[in-house]
Amino acid sequence: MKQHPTNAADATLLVSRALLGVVARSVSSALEFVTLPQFRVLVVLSASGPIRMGALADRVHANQSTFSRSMDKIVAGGWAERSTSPDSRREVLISLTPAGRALVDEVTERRHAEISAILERLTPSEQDSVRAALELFAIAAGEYSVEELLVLGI
Amino acid sequence: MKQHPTNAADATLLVSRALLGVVARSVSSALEFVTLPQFRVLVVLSASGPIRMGALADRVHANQSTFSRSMDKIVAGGWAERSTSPDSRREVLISLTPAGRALVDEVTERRHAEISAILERLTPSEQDSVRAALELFAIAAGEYSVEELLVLGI
DNA sequence: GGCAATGCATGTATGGTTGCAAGTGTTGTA
DNA sequence: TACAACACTTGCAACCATACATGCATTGCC
Repeated sequence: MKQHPTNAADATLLVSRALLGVVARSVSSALEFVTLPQFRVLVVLSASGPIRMGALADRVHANQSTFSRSMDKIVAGGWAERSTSPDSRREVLISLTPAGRALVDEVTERRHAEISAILERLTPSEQDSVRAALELFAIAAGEYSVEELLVLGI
Repeated sequence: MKQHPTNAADATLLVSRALLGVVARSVSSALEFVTLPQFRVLVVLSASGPIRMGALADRVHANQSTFSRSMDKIVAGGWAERSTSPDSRREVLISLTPAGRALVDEVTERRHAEISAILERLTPSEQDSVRAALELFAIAAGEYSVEELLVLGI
């Protein structure tokens, strides 16, 4: 691993490793309670709010039958709950329980706190330049599909 | 997702998602052939060179018996091979096959190429500031354990 | 009302990972 | 040479994710 990358691509790869470490650490605490596939269901659920079984299965690219049983475990763990849709009695709505929401929030907060802690080691002006540069990078990276992250279970 | 994060932590989180997307895309092609746990064995193997079964199992935090059977599948797939250690006939050395090395290299190259492509959308001076900022961040992030990435299977 | 379509759950089966315990062969040592 | 330690493999067992086909209840439409 280079100490002083000579080009921006090397520097980016270096940072991507550091950031992946942050993500990994933030998620690892949750993995004591749920599996990674289960956690990613909770994350999707957290972003979407209550949602039908079939739609949620589509979001995580899971087979309906597979997903029904996965959800059995998540519900049994107390992280989410089934309820009948007010629209149709054949539709089943899934929603996070307080425990499920807390699990997701804890990971998010841990991630944010750790990144803040790293940045606080820099001077305010350095932080400004980091922020500006990262925004440049994010814009250059442009659109990406959230779906892609699913292969990592994030 | 904010369009214009007001602080550096938000900008960092934004970039971490973009970088995770890059990592996910680069790895997804390999997942047609091996599982994520299997791929991470190949990555460790690629970095370490030929290594004993037990040492490799430790590196990926796997039980010896578990790992022996996982390696059966990796070897059966043609990505790595067993050989008897010249030092001791009870030691088994694992090494990447050309196919295994190619699989890892392909992912690495894809990742590097994609990051380069993103950066090329910026002007040279912008690239400089991105590189400088990322180095600042990497230094601030400081030491981190490569082991942590294992929870993500990377 | 009858019938097809929809939404979900269940039956059955496969493959992967994991762990504990036991077994086989090798090495080092007393 | 006998015995303990070491390195790896195999037996056994469990759990999770996944998929295809099937079954059941509900809904919408003719």
